Amino acid sequence: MGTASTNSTKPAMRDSLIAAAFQLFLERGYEQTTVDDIVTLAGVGRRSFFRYFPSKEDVVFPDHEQCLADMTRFLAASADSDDPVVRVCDAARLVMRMYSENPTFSVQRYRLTREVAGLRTYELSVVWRYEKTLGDYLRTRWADRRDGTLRANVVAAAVVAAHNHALRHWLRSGGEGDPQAEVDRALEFVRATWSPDAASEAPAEETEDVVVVITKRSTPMWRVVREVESSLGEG
Amino acid sequence: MGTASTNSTKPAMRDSLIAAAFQLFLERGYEQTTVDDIVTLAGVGRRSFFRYFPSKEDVVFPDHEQCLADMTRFLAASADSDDPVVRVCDAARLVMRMYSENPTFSVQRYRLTREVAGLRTYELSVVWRYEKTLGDYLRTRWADRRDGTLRANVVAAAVVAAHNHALRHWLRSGGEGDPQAEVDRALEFVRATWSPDAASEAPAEETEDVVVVITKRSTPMWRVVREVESSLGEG
DNA sequence: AAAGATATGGCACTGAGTGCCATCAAATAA
DNA sequence: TTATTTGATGGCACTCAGTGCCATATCTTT
Repeated sequence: MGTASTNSTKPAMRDSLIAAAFQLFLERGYEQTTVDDIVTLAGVGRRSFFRYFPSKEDVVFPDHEQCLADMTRFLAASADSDDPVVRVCDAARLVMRMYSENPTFSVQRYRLTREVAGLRTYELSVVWRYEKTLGDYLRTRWADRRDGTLRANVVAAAVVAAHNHALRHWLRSGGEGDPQAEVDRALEFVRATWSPDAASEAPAEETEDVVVVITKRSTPMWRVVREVESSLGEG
Repeated sequence: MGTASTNSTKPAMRDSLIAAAFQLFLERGYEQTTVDDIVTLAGVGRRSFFRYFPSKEDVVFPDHEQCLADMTRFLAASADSDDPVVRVCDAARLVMRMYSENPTFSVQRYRLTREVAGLRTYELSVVWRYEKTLGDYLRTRWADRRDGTLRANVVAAAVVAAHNHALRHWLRSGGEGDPQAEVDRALEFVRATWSPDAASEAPAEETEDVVVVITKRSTPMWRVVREVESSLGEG
């Protein structure tokens, strides 16, 4: 039982590099810290740094590769009966969960990325990979649908935007409050826009009104929707 | 009349650097071309390159600064009576217009960015600035609205995603077809999702088929839309 | 023509990232 | 136990992007 069940025994050097890097980044700033400084503090060879991190920027985001893999697996494990929009919203929650597991670390990193342009750019590339993963999933789910790829791209972008809205708000607050609740609220906004329904709790078998719509065939669909919605009172 | 009315007499060196850079990028590839190669071909000093372009990547996107400034001005010139969503859609069209003004250049650049990871990342930072510009505008327009900033972020992301969907499709096709029409279609998808109305043009007085829909009041709107669309035959 | 402002070139320097090889440790074969 | 292989690490030299500094050229102003 000495060795952990997961393969978490390996990253001794990796962890010490991350620790040394963040200590220096917070002390003197990212750009004022060289890779040589990091490896000296960590007591390892310079060459080893680039074995564990392809670039200096990668050491700032050590957990995203894992999270991206988790998201990919999560989406691959979804059933056809799942609502695609709900599914990608849940996938986005994985990212928020990763951030909220280490609040202080996340907040420190957030401050770094706000100040350093290069890190902001790097973060964009990370976000882009999440968005692409969600978009790929939606594309396959909506392969038969008209404008499926357009819809997939737009919904993926919206989900990411909503998630980041909640995430950044939480990070700006210094890690106070309930990040899950915030992301739920933001994602619900997106889900309600595109997801069929999700019916919340089933209204059960009450007597229902019947709606009759009469329109010209050429009337654009959005107008029908709008009229019905407003006549029903924004339900 | 010798000097042009615009300040377009200056960029003699800038243009020659762009020309030399792209010639080499297309010949041997981006990463196989050093800045020294570029300045040698252009016949200028190495130091001058970095005066005109902060980094090697910037020479690949020489027109975005101008376009971003145009977009900012365009949004600043909007009236309170404008529909915010329509406005940001129109702003996005400025970007497509810039691309479509130099089809061959845009397509060549697109191929480069597909192959070189560093350029893809750089492009993300450019796209982010457009998205931020749109988001800032929407935020001020919706400052009083409930969840105004969330909505602003999501709509800005959706507009950018729809625009890029059309743009990339056009670029992948090698610059064939009508890029404006494609972006119109994609942006209309977004506008119809969020913008109140815009009323298009009045459908005029032809005889039209009439569609009758009968449904329960609780039936979700998406289901109505879906049924009607499919019954109308994907028109 | 003199003086100043601006654009350009040259040069040396820092620092990220890579390729190559030597070395060391642990696992494995004999 | 000893030899061998394998993988992880360190050291070194190299390329190249990007910067600071200064000299020089070109253009403008007076």
